[in-house]
Amino acid sequence: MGEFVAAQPLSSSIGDYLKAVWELAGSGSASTTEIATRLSVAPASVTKMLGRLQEAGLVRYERYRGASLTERGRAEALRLVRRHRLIETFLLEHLGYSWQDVHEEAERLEHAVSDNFTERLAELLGHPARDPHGAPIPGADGVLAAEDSFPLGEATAGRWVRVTRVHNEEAPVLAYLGERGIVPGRSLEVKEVRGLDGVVTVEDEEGVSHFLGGPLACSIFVRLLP
Amino acid sequence: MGEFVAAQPLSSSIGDYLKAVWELAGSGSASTTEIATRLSVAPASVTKMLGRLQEAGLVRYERYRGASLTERGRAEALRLVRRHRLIETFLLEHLGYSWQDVHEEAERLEHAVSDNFTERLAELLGHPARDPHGAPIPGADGVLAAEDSFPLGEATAGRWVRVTRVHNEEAPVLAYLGERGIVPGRSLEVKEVRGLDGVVTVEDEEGVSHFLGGPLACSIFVRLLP
DNA sequence: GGGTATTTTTAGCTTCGTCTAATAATATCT
DNA sequence: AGATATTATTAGACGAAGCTAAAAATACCC
Ligand SMILES: [Mn+2]
Ligand SMILES: [Mn+2]
Ligand SMILES: [Mn+2]
Ligand SMILES: [Mn+2]
Repeated sequence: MGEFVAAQPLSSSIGDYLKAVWELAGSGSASTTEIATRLSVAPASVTKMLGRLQEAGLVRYERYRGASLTERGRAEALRLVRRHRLIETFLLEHLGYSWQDVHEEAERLEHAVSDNFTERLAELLGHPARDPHGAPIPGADGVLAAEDSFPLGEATAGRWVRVTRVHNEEAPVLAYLGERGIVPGRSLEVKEVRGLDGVVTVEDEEGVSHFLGGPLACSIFVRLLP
Repeated sequence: MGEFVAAQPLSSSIGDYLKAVWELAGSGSASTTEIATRLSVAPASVTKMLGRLQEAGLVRYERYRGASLTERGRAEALRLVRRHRLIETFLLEHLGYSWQDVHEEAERLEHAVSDNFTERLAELLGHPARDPHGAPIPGADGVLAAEDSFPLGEATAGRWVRVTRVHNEEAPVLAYLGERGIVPGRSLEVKEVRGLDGVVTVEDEEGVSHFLGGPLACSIFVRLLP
């Protein structure tokens, strides 16, 4: 037992599907349309690809019932996520990219670099634990640090929090937050979390107020300060 | 006149064909089998692709007569060559790759990086004029410095020369030369250029002799020292 | 200049990843 | 529960890039 099949590298399409399932499914499963929307692809294309991924043992898939990653699929996805996040860090720190531009470039490069490249890059960067958006970088061994923060949208008024992560990859959103200094590491005082529409009001250390819509506030992860 | 077609990025296959024609054709033209051999692809595949490249205005191609690059094709090829050589330089100088390993990685990365990435990388590297093998790096404007050196196989015995370039991308060959210090920048004394088999004997600054077969000696480019 | 050898092209097939349109299954609502 | 709305799958097609085998063109040789 244990067939040794020549592990030819997976195509970049396959890689992006695996990442999509990983991001969307969490511990559950991802639906056809969710995946289709995420990848800007027709649902029919997703159905077909899930069949192939299942065949390749990367995904568990039951018709009409969504897909989840197998161990191999998860390992593959995390390898890509590691590459992606290390590359983003490199682009920002060494090539002077701005916060909102790193994602697009990393989305292509992640499929072209080798393991060798990835580990040498990690070395050059000093083995960072998080990428520029505060997302944890999986280890070369495939271990991903557990998230210990919570969405700003669920904070309680009156408390000081520190931003740990901005979970959003749309460039205009990142540009907006970046300009205002709402980035990982920043401390904020929660002034109000309005029940009826979820708008959150915060004040930064310079006393500047910011108003954040519900969904946006929920994509900003924070930790309580003492 | 001057149609403005949305310049969608060319596939990596197309890019490699253009580079192959550029390298093989020089100012003349490249034959189907030459290209096929270079790209490790069947001749039939080349014929088909040349048809498409011609259609796209990247290549001039006449059946049974070989192909040469159009201005657009040449510009595209040089853009890739620039990326390739800058990436090789980066891999060696910043990621600690060895001389013989940079080519393979660059061959993939060249298709994944953006112009933005390329120019920022050039900046980081200090706008180098040559890559680790001594090959000139085309400018962002597409200008390529003329080669002013000649093959060691054509040198005259008794002269001192400086290695400017090792025009070979096979890893074992590069490893061999690298170990012996026959790399760009090194000075050598030409001891003998044997007519009958082209073997060249040189001595380096430490007095160590090296014997180089004809083809190998012709892939080492040198300049005369005063 | 005719005959063989080599090179190149054509024809036809394959896989990957995508699409649209039609159909089927599941979910939702009254 | 039945009707309707939503979601997912199937069927069929397509372009890109590759392959093999057969046919055609060109090159070489005496
Ligand atoms: Mn990203
Ligand atoms: Mn990607
Ligand atoms: Mn190279
Ligand atoms: Mn390449």
